[in-house]
Amino acid sequence: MVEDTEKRRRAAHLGPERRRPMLLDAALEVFSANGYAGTTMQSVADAAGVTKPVVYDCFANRDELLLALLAREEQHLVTSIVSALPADPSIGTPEEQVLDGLTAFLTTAATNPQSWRIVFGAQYGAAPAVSERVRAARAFLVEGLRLTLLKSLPGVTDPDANLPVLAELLASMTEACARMLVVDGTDRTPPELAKVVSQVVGGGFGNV
Amino acid sequence: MVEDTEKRRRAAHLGPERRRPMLLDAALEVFSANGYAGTTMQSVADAAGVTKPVVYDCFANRDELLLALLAREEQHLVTSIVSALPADPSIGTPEEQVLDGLTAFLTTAATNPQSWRIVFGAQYGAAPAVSERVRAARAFLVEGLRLTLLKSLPGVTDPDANLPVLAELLASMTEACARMLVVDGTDRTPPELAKVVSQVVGGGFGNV
DNA sequence: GGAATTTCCTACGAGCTGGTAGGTTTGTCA
DNA sequence: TGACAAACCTACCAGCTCGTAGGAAATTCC
Repeated sequence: MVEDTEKRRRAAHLGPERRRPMLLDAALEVFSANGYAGTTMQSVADAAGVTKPVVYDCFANRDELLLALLAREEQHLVTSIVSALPADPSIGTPEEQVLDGLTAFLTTAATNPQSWRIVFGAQYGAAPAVSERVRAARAFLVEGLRLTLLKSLPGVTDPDANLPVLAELLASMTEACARMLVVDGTDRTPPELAKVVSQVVGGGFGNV
Repeated sequence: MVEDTEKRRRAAHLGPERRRPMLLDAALEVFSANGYAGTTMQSVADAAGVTKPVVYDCFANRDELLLALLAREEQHLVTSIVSALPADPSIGTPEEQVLDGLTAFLTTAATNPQSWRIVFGAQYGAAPAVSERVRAARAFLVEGLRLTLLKSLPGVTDPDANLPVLAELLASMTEACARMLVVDGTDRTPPELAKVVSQVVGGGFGNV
């Protein structure tokens, strides 16, 4: 995509330290377009305007590149979610807190679609190490939701029994909304979707 | 896995017509163990105790093999779901009908984990044609759920606005339960999970 | 200005994949 | 029994991937 007829210019003399973030940017771009299987060292090098050995000077192998990318984007998402949350989390009813959390999460997903994709979009088709890391990131989120839910439903009759299932259902609904926003391109806004989910939770989870 | 020290015996003289289902069985096995990327023509041939050209005598190329497998397993799932549904679908309250549908779906998923995996477990990492086919199968299910929901909530205030979102949420919860059964290995039974989801739907979806 | 070092590039090897050509075995049918 | 066709196998090619060796350019430091 850079230049076809003429030979590409020699890349700037930056060194691994400054080159690494640029390679991660390129990898994110390639991944968004082609998924895990299509994210080869060659394609990342091309996207960064560099040759393959340069990539290997910055990352030992393909798995390390993908893990580094995953870690950076996961951190990016977490930071964004935290900064979108209200300053004082103890304000409001439990249901409002759930709404706040969902809104923060979905807003983050909608405004960082590429980061979202790599963490939630494609755990299959990756190497075992990467795939495991993705599962861990998702489990981290589900655990957070479980804790929120625990506060939101203090008087539930049989907490041990169904709470994990409910937390998983909430997580899956949240992911579904994020998918609508990022992949399918719905016309709803993140707060609208968050409201729908929180209403379902408020009305339905007490029933169980 | 067949024989390492001694040379494998020549395979039986069956011909493409009788060989095809055996190859699909082998492909399903390989896919369950290694996913789309790991389902190579060589590995399928090995699993079937046959050489690669035999596979190419039955399927023109890799995509056709995967599409044929997908079609067979999708049909398998549909047949199983239909046969698990009650004979007369007009009996019972709408909420009971939702419960029946969910139970049928989840029971099918739990008893046909390999078929479920290939249709719902890994749309990413596959060739575009295959990936598109998987999306179509899922859309087919979501549409069915949307119709069920439409009957179940006749007096909803603003049907056009939120019904697609609710249908998507229901589908994602159903998939989450199936994933718990097939992938994570929960101790809940399909009817138990179906009941939880139907209660959430009954209590929460009217709220929206 | 010139040497030393850092950084990048060209070129290559091993291994695996989809896919094919052509010979060999097995079964059929006269 | 013997010819013929159907089915299978060995051996191979092109292409792509990861990953590496060693040489050319840019920078730094004296």
